[in-house]
Amino acid sequence: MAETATSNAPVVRFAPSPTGYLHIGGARTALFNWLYARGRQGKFLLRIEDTDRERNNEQAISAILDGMKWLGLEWDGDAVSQFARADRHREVAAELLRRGAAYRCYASPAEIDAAREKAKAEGRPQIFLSPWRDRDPKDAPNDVKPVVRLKAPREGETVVEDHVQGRVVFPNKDLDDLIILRSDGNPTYNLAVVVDDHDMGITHVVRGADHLTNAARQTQIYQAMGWSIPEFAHVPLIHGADGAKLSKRHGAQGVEEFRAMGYLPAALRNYLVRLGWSHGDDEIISTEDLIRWFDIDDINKSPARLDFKKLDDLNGHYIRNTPDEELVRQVKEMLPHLDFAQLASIAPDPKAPPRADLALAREVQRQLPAIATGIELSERFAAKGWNRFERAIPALKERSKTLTELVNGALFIIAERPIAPDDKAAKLLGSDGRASNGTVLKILSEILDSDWNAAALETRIKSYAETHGLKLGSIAQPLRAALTGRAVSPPVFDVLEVLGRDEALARISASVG
RNA sequence: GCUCCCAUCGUCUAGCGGUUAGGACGCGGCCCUCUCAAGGCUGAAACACGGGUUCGAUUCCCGUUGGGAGCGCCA
Repeated sequence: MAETATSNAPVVRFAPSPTGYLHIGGARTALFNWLYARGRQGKFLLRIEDTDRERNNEQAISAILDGMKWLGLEWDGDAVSQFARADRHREVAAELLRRGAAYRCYASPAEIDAAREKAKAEGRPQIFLSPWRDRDPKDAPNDVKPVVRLKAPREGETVVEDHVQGRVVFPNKDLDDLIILRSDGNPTYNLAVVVDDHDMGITHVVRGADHLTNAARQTQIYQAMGWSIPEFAHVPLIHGADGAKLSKRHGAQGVEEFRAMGYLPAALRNYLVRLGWSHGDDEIISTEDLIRWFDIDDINKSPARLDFKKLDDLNGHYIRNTPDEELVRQVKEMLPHLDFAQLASIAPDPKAPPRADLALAREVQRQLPAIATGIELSERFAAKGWNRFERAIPALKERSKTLTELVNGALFIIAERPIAPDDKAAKLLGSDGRASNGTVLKILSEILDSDWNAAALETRIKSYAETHGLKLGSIAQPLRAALTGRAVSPPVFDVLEVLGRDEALARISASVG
């Protein structure tokens, strides 16, 4: 099954375990692999590390596959199941045994624990030196099923030459004889990884820095088998805003959540790749340039923190530069991933940056309490006609950092009469605004015969304001409040046009009467 | 505790012995303006500390401090 690697084109892989979602840190690792392969006519393979049957299931795997596809990281060939290759792993373990490079260890878990506790108490490294390494197997107890351990070198050192970390040296005395086969005969992770990487013809292993010590142990397996060792690149982990390892506490962890929050795949890729990698002062980089420029040798060694503000800014750039019809498509794709009822139940972390999806959920609940999901919201837009939504986009995309913000800003399209004004809009329409209200009303009768498009409406209203010595704001603000129920919206003239004459006039008279 | 890794504005980073230490996000101010944005201009903001090496250290070496990862018959 070795890939026929042409010349020296790299073969890389992304090897997630099926945890139920594609972790944002894993996504970056996958992205690095993908860029590296794509930039060098290499292959980007996908392997699911599903040897732990406990946490393995179909949904968990497809969640990862979906995340990869959404991010645009297409892999070559079929995803490989590590579990399905267990026989081959056992075969290699047997070969290691034959070569005398591995041995059966009959130490009980209790025995091992005790030794570790003792080592810890004495301040020694917590490694277990099995007595069975040198003992005669004939002394083995009959009632204990043995594990198979690698007979790792005790002297010297194991060196990992790493494209990111540099030359990392591990004294062999600190590395114990790792278990390669469990007492039930199943292979362990380190064995499986080495065998699979070797069989798949992997030339470059690019993965999280949490695997650095594994690289040393895996190196010992490669050496015991006489296999050539792949190039390594251990990329630093992504941390939360507070510098600690990214966890649930930090909010989003899975790319599915980033998707639901309204981030564009291209923007997320751009953001992720800049975490630990850069190309001069470049910030917004096309995928083509990323592929051209990316190199594992340029990855930084220090971990980076996730900064949603910067992601938002980048996403805003991408939204502004995405064609309107494409944004409509993206919104339609994104909406089914939103559950407003569920989002509204999330207690917002006061220290965390405001989340656009939570804001949207709150706004939907306020204005359209009957709507509980993104699917229902989507149906509401469809009823009004998506073309109306698309017409609002040029004005909306200028002021949206996420797709959820875009949708939030477009809510006025499907708002139901009478429009429920929020606090600020109510103020504009309240007693203070009564005079203005009258003004708005008067204007209406005069612009009824004007062409119903933004430019004509603007000219008409502006000239009216001028001839009556009124500030535009004194007209536009109450008008905005009447039309959208908010004090903030796209330019009122655009709102008027998108709404259409009948609906706009109906909303105005409803708010006056 | 042991092993390994890291350290430039609040954050992401450029720098690869001699720079007014650059850019981006965020933050402040001004301009634009019907609100909010976007855009333009502008301001504040960093080489963790201590020793070396060197004519000269942000840059090289050592230590301290502070972070992080790993130490499973998990992956």
